[in-house]
Amino acid sequence: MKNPDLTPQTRTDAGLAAVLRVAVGRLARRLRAQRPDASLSLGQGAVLFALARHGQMTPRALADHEKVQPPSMTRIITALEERGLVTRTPHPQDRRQQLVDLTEAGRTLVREDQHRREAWLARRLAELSPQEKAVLREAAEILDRLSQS
Amino acid sequence: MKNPDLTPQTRTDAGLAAVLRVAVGRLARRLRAQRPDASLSLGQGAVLFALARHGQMTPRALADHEKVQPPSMTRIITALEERGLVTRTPHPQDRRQQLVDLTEAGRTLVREDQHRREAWLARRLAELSPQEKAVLREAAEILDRLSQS
DNA sequence: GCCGTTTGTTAGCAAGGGTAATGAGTCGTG
DNA sequence: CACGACTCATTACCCTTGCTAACAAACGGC
Repeated sequence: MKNPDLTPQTRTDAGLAAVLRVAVGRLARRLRAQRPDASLSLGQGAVLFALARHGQMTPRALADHEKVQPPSMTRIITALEERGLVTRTPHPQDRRQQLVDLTEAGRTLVREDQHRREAWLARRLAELSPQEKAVLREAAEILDRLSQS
Repeated sequence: MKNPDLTPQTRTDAGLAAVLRVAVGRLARRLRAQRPDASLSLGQGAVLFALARHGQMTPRALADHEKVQPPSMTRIITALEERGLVTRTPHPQDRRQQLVDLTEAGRTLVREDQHRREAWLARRLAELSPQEKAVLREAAEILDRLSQS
């Protein structure tokens, strides 16, 4: 059934890279499609999540953190601000910069997300064995580091 | 430094889902940006990869496999055909269907990809320990299954 | 032979990313 | 102290890539 020439060589870095790329791409697509539309986009969710974790940040820092160009981050922040989930306040020292922070509503939404927004993925995760979940827990951390470097 | 309320609860399914979603989203973005532009889009690459693994497939099967709607797959296949990487041939039994298959050029490109297209990711992977790579290898398989279900 | 279903396509649309250009602010250096 | 270079955020514009809706062709049960 498999052509040995073309079988993914998951043993090599390149082969692992290929498999991983496909898997990540497919899951990202799937997650995007799963968005209940009443809720946030992937990028918006990630920003709220980052703010919840790290506290107030400048748009620049958020852009770097999310591996996105500044204009894209501007758009995300604008959308979040319009929905009353974050505020922009001027930076006390540097008037070029701004500080983005969660509003109470934003904070609440983040918490709700923990219970609702990841429902689809969480449902799938629930079907996994504890061992598999442990693998994913480790993998998430590694994948994050990969994106950073 | 951390507000306990907001600390990602990676121990719960929901928390893991949140972290995973962010990590996957970010890496997908990063991978997309890495595309040398002379090469394939993420979707195109995934299709070529699938064809290399499974042999000829119908557009429908490819769409299902990649978790994409049929029209999106049509566009991907059209693009690949225009570049001479795949052929469409009529299905011998069912004249509604077509069989998509790699051309020799496509096959070559897939192989090249193993050495070039994943270069960025492979470079990052090379910096990981064997244990970490083992985790990712397992994780890739699990993530794939998640997308399927 | 006909009607419902499936397959692939076309058309049109929206989300979300990117680059280029701009304006305001900061900071080092002459 | 003034000016030039750099940084931050934003605006304007474009392109990719996914989607849904609508459709024509072909299959298949009855």
